[in-house]
Amino acid sequence: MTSATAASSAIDAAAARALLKALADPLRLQIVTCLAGGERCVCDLTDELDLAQSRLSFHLKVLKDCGLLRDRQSGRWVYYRLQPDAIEQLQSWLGSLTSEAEAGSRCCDG
Amino acid sequence: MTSATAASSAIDAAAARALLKALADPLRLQIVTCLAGGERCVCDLTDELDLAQSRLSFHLKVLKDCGLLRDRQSGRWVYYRLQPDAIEQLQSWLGSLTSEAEAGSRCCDG
DNA sequence: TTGATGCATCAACTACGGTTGATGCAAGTG
DNA sequence: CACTTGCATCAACCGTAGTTGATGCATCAA
Repeated sequence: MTSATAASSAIDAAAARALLKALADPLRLQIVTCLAGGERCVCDLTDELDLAQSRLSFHLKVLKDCGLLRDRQSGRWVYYRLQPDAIEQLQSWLGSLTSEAEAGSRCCDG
Repeated sequence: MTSATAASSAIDAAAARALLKALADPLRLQIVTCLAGGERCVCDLTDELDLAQSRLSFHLKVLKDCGLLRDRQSGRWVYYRLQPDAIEQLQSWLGSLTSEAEAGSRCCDG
């Protein structure tokens, strides 16, 4: 049993890797940090982060695809919002890594 | 104040990204999972994971450089061991991401 | 000392992720 | 309707991370 902070649902290794990979990119981390301050539309983000629009759009898609971001359309604008659940799930998944260590489990799952 | 599980020392964004990147690789994650079962020498790992020695050595270096692994030499063998602290630090760093979100901080730090 | 073993490191190659500028499309405005 | 704006997507390019096989360097055995 995991004693870590309860995330709404458990994720598998593949989902965890997608989250890790998404957050490992400097620019994407900047985007996430920015959106931690609240919802923003793409044009605001291009402005605040001083990015080419296609470049930002590419990274937003990566973040959205792994569940870190949600989007919502309103008129001509698309608003992106951080999904804290995803981060919490990653946290508890990381916890399961070390808890296995303490349990002295077998190697490499097989 | 972070209410998360106390890690021995806080890490910065660069260190966190290094950890994220290191864990995002499938093979490295396999290695970490394997070492969660306890300390192993390189030749055991090449055997159990069925890897070319240079390939394994490359990834072990990445994992060691970001603090996820520690090594120790004994005779001809080098033993690698998981450093759970690193994962705990990453966990609490992730926690700081979402806690900022709840505090409604400003965007993009600047 | 000679030879074998365990591991790190190197150079060359490959593959994939990220960037850039162009294009497409939907939603508004006049 | 024609035109503009906001965003996604595409193809071509580029850089870096990862792979591979070879080489080097310790440590131990004979």
